[in-house]
Amino acid sequence: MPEPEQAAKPRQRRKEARPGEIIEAGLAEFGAHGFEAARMEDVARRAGVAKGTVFRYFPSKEALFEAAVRSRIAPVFDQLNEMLDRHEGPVAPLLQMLVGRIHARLASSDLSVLMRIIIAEGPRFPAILETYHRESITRGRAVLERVVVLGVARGEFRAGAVTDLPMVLISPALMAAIWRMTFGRLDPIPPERFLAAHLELIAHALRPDGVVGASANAPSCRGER
Amino acid sequence: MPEPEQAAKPRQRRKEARPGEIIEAGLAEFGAHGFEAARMEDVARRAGVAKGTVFRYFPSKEALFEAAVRSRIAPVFDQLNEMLDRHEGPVAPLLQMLVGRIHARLASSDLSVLMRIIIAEGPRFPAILETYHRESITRGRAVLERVVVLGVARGEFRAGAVTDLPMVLISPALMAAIWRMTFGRLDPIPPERFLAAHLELIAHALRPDGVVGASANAPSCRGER
DNA sequence: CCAGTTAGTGACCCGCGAGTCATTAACATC
DNA sequence: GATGTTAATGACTCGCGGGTCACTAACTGG
Repeated sequence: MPEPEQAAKPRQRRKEARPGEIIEAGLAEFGAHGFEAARMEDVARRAGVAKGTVFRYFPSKEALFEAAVRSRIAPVFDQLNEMLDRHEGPVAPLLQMLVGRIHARLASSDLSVLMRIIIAEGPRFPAILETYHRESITRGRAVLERVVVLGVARGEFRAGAVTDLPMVLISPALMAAIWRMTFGRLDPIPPERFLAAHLELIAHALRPDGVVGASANAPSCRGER
Repeated sequence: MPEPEQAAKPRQRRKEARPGEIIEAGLAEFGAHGFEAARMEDVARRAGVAKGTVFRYFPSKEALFEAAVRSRIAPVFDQLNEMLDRHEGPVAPLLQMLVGRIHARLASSDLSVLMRIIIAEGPRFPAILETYHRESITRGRAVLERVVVLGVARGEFRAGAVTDLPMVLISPALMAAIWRMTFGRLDPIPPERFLAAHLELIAHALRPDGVVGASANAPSCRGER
């Protein structure tokens, strides 16, 4: 009788499934230890494979990491852009929702993990850094830019230094993600309160200042939640 | 004839001066390579000393790093707190100045370097992480809190989700610092424009919304939190 | 059932760097 | 100048992990 557990017998040949499994294992190990400190041996074990097999599919640790980045980044931005295409009507709630999603994504998925690795070890691995910049940062900025330009055009957002450099608008979300990964255990911050503060911050910053007669938003009280 | 350069002859005994010199060297090497990747041999060479000597003064790499952190953090906060003690009059310009200083400090000194190392490698070196949290983060939040509370008390700042969690207010500065260290070479951001955006962001977010006549805070809007 | 192909294996190679320690020599004291 | 103390040295040890490659066995086609 073979093993009662589905413990796949060794030396199974599964050319198709391997790369994906190895990427998942890599993501887990990179997340737990960072790029440099993650051991390929552990990646292999986690993927249920021998060390040599990993190198059969990815020529180096760096290549594996790049594959992992690519596997996670693309879907996110495709989804966001699609949402923007679909949208019509007031922009402010769209921006709020966008920010909410970013918080949620950074809180749950491997995205923040990848981000930390880039921050941490990017400088020493220029190839990785460039890939990430091209595939993620640039696209992220474009999405934000799109929303802000739209809001300004519709007269919902006041044009100024902030709309000139929209990336300031998401900095709280990034800080929250970084905080969680570093001081999270030591000194957690309440996510919903942080999100509320973030939303309030950008709502007020973008609101046109002629509050009295300003048509659309916030005659008296709007910003919160 | 000995060296024409003042190349100090080897094996000089200078018990007093060594620790400081080694800390400086360590800071430089940590900054250039991160904690893990910095080599003690290089620290030694940079300090003009043999490897063994470094270990005579600091029992381990980790201990050297902690000493380096301590040497840089304390002066900063002492100076800030002193400034707050001295201050009277409107709070808004004080906050602006504070933010300006933070940007400047992060742009120039070793502070951002230390920050990156904490983000990058903190999780794997809990002792380091705790030191930094205690000596830096906690004190930083306290300063910010002080300013915000003062502003709210004077009716200059609208109390809300933002004043409830003042750390959102400096997130753009942190993001700028991180950005500079990672994508700085690849895709620089103009510092003055970023600072302007940051200042505008927090100015509008804190301004009481009864722009027309309201001097004290928000007679109409309170409900939030 | 028998080659031939190739996914999969893991013992091994090799460079690297933290930390050690026996030795050396700078300085103090008399 | 002799002697004791200890700062300073750097060759060495040792574990670690990325990457290799000769070998093994799972499939494939005839």
